Parts: sequence; C-alpha cells; structure tokens
Amino acid sequence: MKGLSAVSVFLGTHQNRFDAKGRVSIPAGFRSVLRAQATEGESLLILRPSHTQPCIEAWPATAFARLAQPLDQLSMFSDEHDDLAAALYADAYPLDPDREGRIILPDFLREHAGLSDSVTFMGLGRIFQIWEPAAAQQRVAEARQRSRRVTLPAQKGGEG
Amino acid sequence: MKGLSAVSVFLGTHQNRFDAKGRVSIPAGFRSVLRAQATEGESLLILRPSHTQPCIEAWPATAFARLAQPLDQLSMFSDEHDDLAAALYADAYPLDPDREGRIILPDFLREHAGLSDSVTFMGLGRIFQIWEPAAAQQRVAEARQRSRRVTLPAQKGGEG
DNA sequence: TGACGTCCCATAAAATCCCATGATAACCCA
DNA sequence: TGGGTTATCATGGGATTTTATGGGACGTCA
Repeated sequence: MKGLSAVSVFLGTHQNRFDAKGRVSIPAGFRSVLRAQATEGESLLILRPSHTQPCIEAWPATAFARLAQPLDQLSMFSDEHDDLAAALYADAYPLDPDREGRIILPDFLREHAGLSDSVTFMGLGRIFQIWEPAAAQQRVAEARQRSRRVTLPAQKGGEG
Repeated sequence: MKGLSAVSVFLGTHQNRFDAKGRVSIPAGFRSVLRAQATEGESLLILRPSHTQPCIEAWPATAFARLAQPLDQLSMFSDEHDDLAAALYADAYPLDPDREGRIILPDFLREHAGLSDSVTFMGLGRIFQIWEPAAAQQRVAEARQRSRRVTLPAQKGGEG
C-alpha cells in the first residue's frame, strides 16, 4: 500500500465537511486501517458516544470485540453483567461506509458531539474519535498539558 | 565499505529544497536508516511537531512504537490513557516517501517549523528533526554550548 | 407516498507514479 | 595515482490515480 495507508493504527487528525445529504468522508488513511481490522460478517466500524467527552468514539470491529471481552468473565444474569452490557452496547451504533467511504451520523451522535458543518477525525491508536473541530483543538491542548505531568514510567533498557 | 548507508542511526545534517510541488527529498542516508527500521504494515516514518522546539520530529516506525509503549500499560478508558493517546497520536502524521524518496509535509507541520523554501534534516541518532535552516544552525550552536556543561553518564552495554 | 439511505456517476484538487536530467560521488582499471 | 566510467542523488515535470465532495436515480420500509 502507498501513502498514508500503510498503517495499522489511527494517527493524526483530519478535518472533513458534511455534504448536503449529511455525509462525511472518513479520512482515507483511517479507512484502510478499518479495512485491515475488519471482521468478516461484522460492520466495518462501531460508533458510540464517549462517556467522558463530547465526542464520538469509532471502533473497528476487532477492537470493539476486545473491549467487550470483560463481559465474559462476569456471570451471565449478574447485575454487573447487565450494567456493563448496557453501557457497552445500548448506545453503540454499527455502521458501514458507502462506496466512497462516507458515513451518515445518526442524530443522537451528532448532538452528543455538538457537530455542525465540519468534523475532526482524531486518531488515537486503536480507535479514533469524531469531534467538533474547535472542541478537538481544545481537547488536544488539554491532553498535552495533562500528559506532561503524567510522566511515563521510565522505559526499561534506556528506551533504545 | 558502504559509507553512511551501513549505519543504523541518523547522523549528520543535510539541507534540501522544496520543489514546485512541495516535495523534499529525505537525505539518502536517512532513507536507508528508515528502511532498516521499517516495520511491515506500518508507514515508513511518523512525523510530529516537537513540543519543545520549532521543528518536526521524524520517527521510524519501530522507535515510534516504543515511544507509545507505555500506553499499553494503562487501562483503556483511564484518563491517563486517553490523555496520553491524544498527546501522542493526535498530531502524529504517518507517511511514506514517493519512489524517489521525497515527502510532502502537511501545512500544520510546515507552519510549526516555520519552513519556507529549504529544510535542514538533523540527525539525532534514533530520530531526526526537520528544521528551517537558520533555526537549525542556531539550535546546534546552543546545543553545543549547553552540552559543554553536561557530563555523559557512564554507558551500560547494549545497543537497541 | 415519502423520507431516507444507497447505488452510481461526475469533478476538482491533491497525491503519486514514472520518466528524465544535471551534478556529484563512488568505482574501476591501467 | 590519474582519469574516465558508473551509480547515486537531488530535483523537475507530465500523466495517472486517489480523495473529498456533489448530486441524480432507485430502492426500501414504514
């Protein structure tokens, strides 16, 4: 593969616009990561509102499956199981892009993220997030600030 | 002997120019280091703005993966994880050179480094940096000054 | 029937491919 | 050691492909 495509994690931020029909292109790079992570018979990606931030989380099928794994360790029918299942699944929204790689966001997600006419796709490694552009900028600045304090546990082997 | 090509770290300083299409050649020596450090399925290099200097950091795939390793030790969904992921990934920009070894820098990186028509590639061992030539010179001078006062810690064995 | 999503085609801009060139540096052989 | 021959490199540019975006037509499911 060429160009941005040869990556297996979501990196960088990209800004695209809604068209008149409410469609947005998923950045090409992200599309190819999604394809690489796709699971036969599952939708290409799963959206859900972030529970801590005004943005939409986008999960590739495989990553979402992993996310849900802790469920298996809870006894079925327990309250914990139900709670977790509800938290994970109830507001998840599986989705496949059209042939041009565009998606249409359901209203509840657009509202949750406060989207208007443009969206920022923010790569976060395993997943990516969809933000209102202004909020995205703010978020990154904040994250930079905070992670400056969260000094990394020193790497063994002198990092090299 | 093969000259610089046989080295696995980024050494030296090279200055190249943007062409009319906004492309710059990565110095040949750096290219071969990048190839040596490449990871199957990942882009050849990852750029990000330096958070401490007006320059662009260029990471080979493997080194970047190491940089991001601490993430794996944080539980998904923790605030630390989110902050760190955003800080590391959101402004990263993966890319692959064209067949001639040239790259096109996105605007936000060109602006961050204040690039105009030429760029200086500065080898820093594990990574290299991309500078506006004047700023690079200044930077090197400062670094020389400062490192005069610094004593290197004794080396333990072990190359990366 | 009508709203909405999908299929298909269209397009401008941008990125990439592919070929070309002058300059320099590496090489070879006498 | 000299001097010509090659290979490599930085750079240039036309042709092609990809990408983001726009929009008409069709299906489907209430």
